[in-house]
Amino acid sequence: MTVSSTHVGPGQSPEQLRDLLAGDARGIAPLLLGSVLSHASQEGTVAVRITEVEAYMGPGDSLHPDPGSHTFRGQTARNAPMFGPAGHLYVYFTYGMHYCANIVCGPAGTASAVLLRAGEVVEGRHLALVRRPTSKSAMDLASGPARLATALALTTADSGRDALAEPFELRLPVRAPAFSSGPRVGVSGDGGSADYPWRFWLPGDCTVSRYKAAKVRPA
DNA sequence: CTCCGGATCCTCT
DNA sequence: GAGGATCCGGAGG
Repeated sequence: MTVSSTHVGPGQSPEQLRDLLAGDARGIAPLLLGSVLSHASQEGTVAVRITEVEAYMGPGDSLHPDPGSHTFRGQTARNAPMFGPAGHLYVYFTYGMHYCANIVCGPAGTASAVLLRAGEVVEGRHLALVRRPTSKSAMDLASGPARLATALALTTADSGRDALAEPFELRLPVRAPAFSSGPRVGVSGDGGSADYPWRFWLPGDCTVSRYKAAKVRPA
């Protein structure tokens, strides 16, 4: 299903942006599509235009419990940033080798976030390629959550840092683009079902990560 | 093209 | 002690 979102507006000050991000993560997630997250380091700057995201909700929402969320069973040392203010990063380590990055959403205490699943490197392509030497084309430099985190050099050391302040920058598009939505990827149990269509992407964008549809067994 | 397994270790039970 | 919000390369169609 393709939906046209409401106007986001160019309210680009960190305060305005943080207020916007303090809303419902399921509503914020599509608004982040087309936004640009940049990270300046000594190596240089890499900026990624976000093309695919997923919303993860906090505990305490009895109407929409989210068993797929890292905060489903409450606060831990790892997920603590998700309980903090909106606009900060939540970065976690998984599968023994990969990092994935989220933008914390919702008012402090609600522990929701938006996972950055894919994007297009729009600045610092050479540096991104140095960080991801196995990349075969400009399209797959950040076409996956772990790939995106690697291209931006985000690790758990960045978890809890403010994405709306140096050395990071987040810019929203002047006008929100149309988007599609569907079930989240890699989430087992109810959280991965069609009842949780909290994955959002820019339809037709070739940097969107390849979606492996559930294997259908013949009858 | 699709499918499948290995890598590799942090996190929470 | 089990499993994971993944990626990559190799085998086979």
